[in-house]
Amino acid sequence: MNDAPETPAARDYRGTVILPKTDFPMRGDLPKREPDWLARWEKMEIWNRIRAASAGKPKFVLHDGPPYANGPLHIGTALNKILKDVINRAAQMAGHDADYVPGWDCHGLPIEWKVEEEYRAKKKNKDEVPILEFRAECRAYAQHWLGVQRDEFRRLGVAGDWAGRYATMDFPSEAVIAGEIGKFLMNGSLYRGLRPVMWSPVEKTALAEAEIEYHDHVSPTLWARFSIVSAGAPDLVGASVVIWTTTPWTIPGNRAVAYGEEIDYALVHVEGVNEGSLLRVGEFLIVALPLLPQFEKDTGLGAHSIKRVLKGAELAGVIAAHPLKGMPEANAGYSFDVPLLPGDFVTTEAGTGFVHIAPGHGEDDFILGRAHGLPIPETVGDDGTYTRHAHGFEGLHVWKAHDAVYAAMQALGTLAGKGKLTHSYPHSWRSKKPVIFRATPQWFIAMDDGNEIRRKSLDAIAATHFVPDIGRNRIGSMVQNRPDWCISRQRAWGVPIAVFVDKKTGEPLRDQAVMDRIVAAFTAEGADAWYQPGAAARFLGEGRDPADYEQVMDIVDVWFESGSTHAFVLTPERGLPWPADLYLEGSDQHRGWFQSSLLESVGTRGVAPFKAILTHGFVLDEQGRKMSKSLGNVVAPQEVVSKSGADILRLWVMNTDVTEDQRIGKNILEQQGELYRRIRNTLRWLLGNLDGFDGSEIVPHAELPELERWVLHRLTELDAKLRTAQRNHDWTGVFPEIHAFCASDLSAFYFDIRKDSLYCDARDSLRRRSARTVIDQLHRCLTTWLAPVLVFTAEEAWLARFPASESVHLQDWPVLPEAWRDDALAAKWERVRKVRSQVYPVLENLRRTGTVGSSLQAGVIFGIGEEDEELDLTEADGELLSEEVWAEVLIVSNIIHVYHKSEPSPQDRLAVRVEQAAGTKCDRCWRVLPEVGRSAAHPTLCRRCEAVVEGQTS
RNA sequence: GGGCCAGUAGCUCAGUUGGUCAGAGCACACGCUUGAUAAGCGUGGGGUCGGAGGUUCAAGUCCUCCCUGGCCCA
Repeated sequence: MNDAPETPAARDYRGTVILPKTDFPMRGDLPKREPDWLARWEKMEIWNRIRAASAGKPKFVLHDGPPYANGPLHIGTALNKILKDVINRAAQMAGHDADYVPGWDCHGLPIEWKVEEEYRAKKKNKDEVPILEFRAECRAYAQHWLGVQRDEFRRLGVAGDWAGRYATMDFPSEAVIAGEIGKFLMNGSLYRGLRPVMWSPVEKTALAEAEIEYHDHVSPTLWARFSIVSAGAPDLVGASVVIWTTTPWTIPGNRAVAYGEEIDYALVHVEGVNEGSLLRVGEFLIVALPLLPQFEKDTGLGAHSIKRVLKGAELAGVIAAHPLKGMPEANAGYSFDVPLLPGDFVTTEAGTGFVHIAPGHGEDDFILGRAHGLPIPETVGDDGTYTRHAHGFEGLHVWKAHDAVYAAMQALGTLAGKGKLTHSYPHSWRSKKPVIFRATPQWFIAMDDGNEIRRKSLDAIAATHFVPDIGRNRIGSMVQNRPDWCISRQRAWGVPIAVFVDKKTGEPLRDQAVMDRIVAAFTAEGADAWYQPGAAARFLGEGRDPADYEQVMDIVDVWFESGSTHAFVLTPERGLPWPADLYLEGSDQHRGWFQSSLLESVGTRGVAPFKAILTHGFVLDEQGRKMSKSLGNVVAPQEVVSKSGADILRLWVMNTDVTEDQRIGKNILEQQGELYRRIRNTLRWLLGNLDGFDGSEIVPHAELPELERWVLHRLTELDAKLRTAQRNHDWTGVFPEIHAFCASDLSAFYFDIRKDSLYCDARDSLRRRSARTVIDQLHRCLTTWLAPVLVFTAEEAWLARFPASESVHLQDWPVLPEAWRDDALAAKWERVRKVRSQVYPVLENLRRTGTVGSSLQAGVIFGIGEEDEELDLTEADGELLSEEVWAEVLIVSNIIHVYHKSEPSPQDRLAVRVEQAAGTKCDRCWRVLPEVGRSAAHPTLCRRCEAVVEGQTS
């Protein structure tokens, strides 16, 4: 059978094909290899190198908002820091000197609380521990977590001056914070006042609004009669105004009842009551007319008649009796008059249309009481128990008081009803226990005194650049409406409000020399100096008797501390300019750090400490729900880093719209992994095809084929997007676009087309050199563009090419030649790609029949439209390229223009036919050509390959 | 309960001032390739653009209400 032994064995040309060659691995193996890069950067002191190399460049300073040094990093904190890092690195590579000093917030209740918990576990009582010892333990606790978080941030690839990091508990920081308080003391905005604040009886401290969270809470409710003792209208005397409250424990603190002047009230005669009702037949009650139906249900009011309806205004001057008047245990403690007063906060939404006023236990109550000269009794102590001013209830805890109040009032006949209500109620964010409103002496910073902090702050907001712009409204409306800033806390771990108060006058001592001594001492010894024996004498100085002064032992609100970070970080000593170019935090910080920084800076310097504010949203789970331990949907950054790598997490940040809330979870991270692999393989292919490349083969731009010039044009488009994003700090969509460029423009189009040339053309052919010229630029652009985000992968891809270079992070983004931009060419090639996208379905049809497999087995015939071969294209589209270039672009073995009309017009519809290519498959380049077989020397090669092979061997 | 923001294919996102805007990538299915191969290429199926009304010749794109989620506040 085998009678053709003369046929020479088919030669294997595989070795003559120039295949990609690189050591850059296909898989990143990031969790394992990222730490090696970190070690390398640390060893070469890359941060200092970058700083030195950037000397003299324009500064860019993103001032770090300090995370709280308590516990491991959350995904939200990771997002925030990664975003900051990308923005810093991008500014750096765009030509700035982007110095960055990370910092930590170290003082405050949560840490104190943790240390106290440790005490409780050991059955120790915190109050018996000397304060300096306690503060030292808090400091050690914060120091520990600062170290943990610093390591976690660094593992994420975040670059910064870690050695020079700031902390609010550093001695110089504590000194500056005390000094900033001193500025408010000296300029008069700091004052002490008695007013109701959110108070946690558990932690025994006032709480800031940011330390409050709302949860459902079951409150006992109470309806109380306030019997009218004097009124203008005789029919009101003896009738009872009825109030409703969800805080029965505030009844001992009651000093008035508020009504709405425009509300219609009904004078009701009770003629029947339901079983169990505390109402009495025959009595007269006054309640708001619109609320009467609800009142009937709530209190069991039966038959009744409305004697008359009166406007609230008629109640002016009416005097009622306190519902506890006559309580035997109270020793006539409630025998004072209770006036009825108009209040514009009274509504008919719920209750009875009357609001009982306890000036020490509510904001409205306090303001109304102050306006009418009511006393502010301190009926509740630090621990939530009644003081002796709550006559008859002393020692009872307010959360257990309602039964006693019910009982006392029932005995006196003033209890009109009781019940329970589940409603949203403020709780402490630490203990999760409900808080109370309680009047205590506190230190405040005035918003509207001569210093005009509110007005100046609103001016500063108007002058600030917000990304997104809606942030301006958010912080603006908050500053517009906020009350004076309560900065005192009755705790131990923090910077003391280092102020003395003259016992005779009650005025704070305003003496700059005293302040200077305090700041100097804090700088050297830390704020502990305030707590040392003899501190008062030391700071008051000669000529003052410490016995004449009260040394304030409150500490300052931590928001004031973090609001002061600009004062001790953006300093000439650190070489950082003031104000900062950018503050960047989650959108919740409109209420927090952005605002405290603004108020602090405006109060001491008159202007904002930032030029721009960028906010990001919150991280949610894949269903868009908040992460919580109970839902089990928490994604830990540490886990992502150890399983997927920091570059994956960083890519996730850049592939989402950070101005909105963003989602993360298993599926989303897997998707990021896929996107990463595509980018990585793009880099790998570039590197593989640059093997042995040196500058000598570069082809001048004007001599490049159109396809190459089109790629360079695309680079200019991406470059413009990147630089716009850098300038505006808005990266939304940029990375999806870079990915799409790698996937669609490069991998599926340019690479696929140029593989034939790169693998099979002669090494020195113009076409191949042109492709390598462009691939060189692609590598330089992509690695440097990716560097701020994929900090590890970009370094790997850069050094794989330039092993003698030190780091991609020492590079700037390349400045691309203007000549690369060619909009006309781009428009033409957009048409080319449209043709390609319409030809391929036709080719796919042929493939489905099994006639062809590889597209190189096919030939394409362009003609004038006929029936079902018509495409949404014109004959002019078919003429965009030569037949030869069309074959390259479509990756088929040949293309022929065949015209069915003798005089085709460019407007004619283009038709396409795909057929099996005629000829034989070239053994080297796999194209199917008629010429294959005609060479005696290389019967299995096409002419191009024959020439290449001959050229190689000679 | 109030204010603000968001809701486009399973996922991440594009969709200027209302008029081929119903798209891209990923995922999925099928096929090709086996010279980027734990890769690469192609084709395809998926969305009543959160829901309901309204304005308009024409609405993801404007208005109203509602639902869901988030942030801030009470």
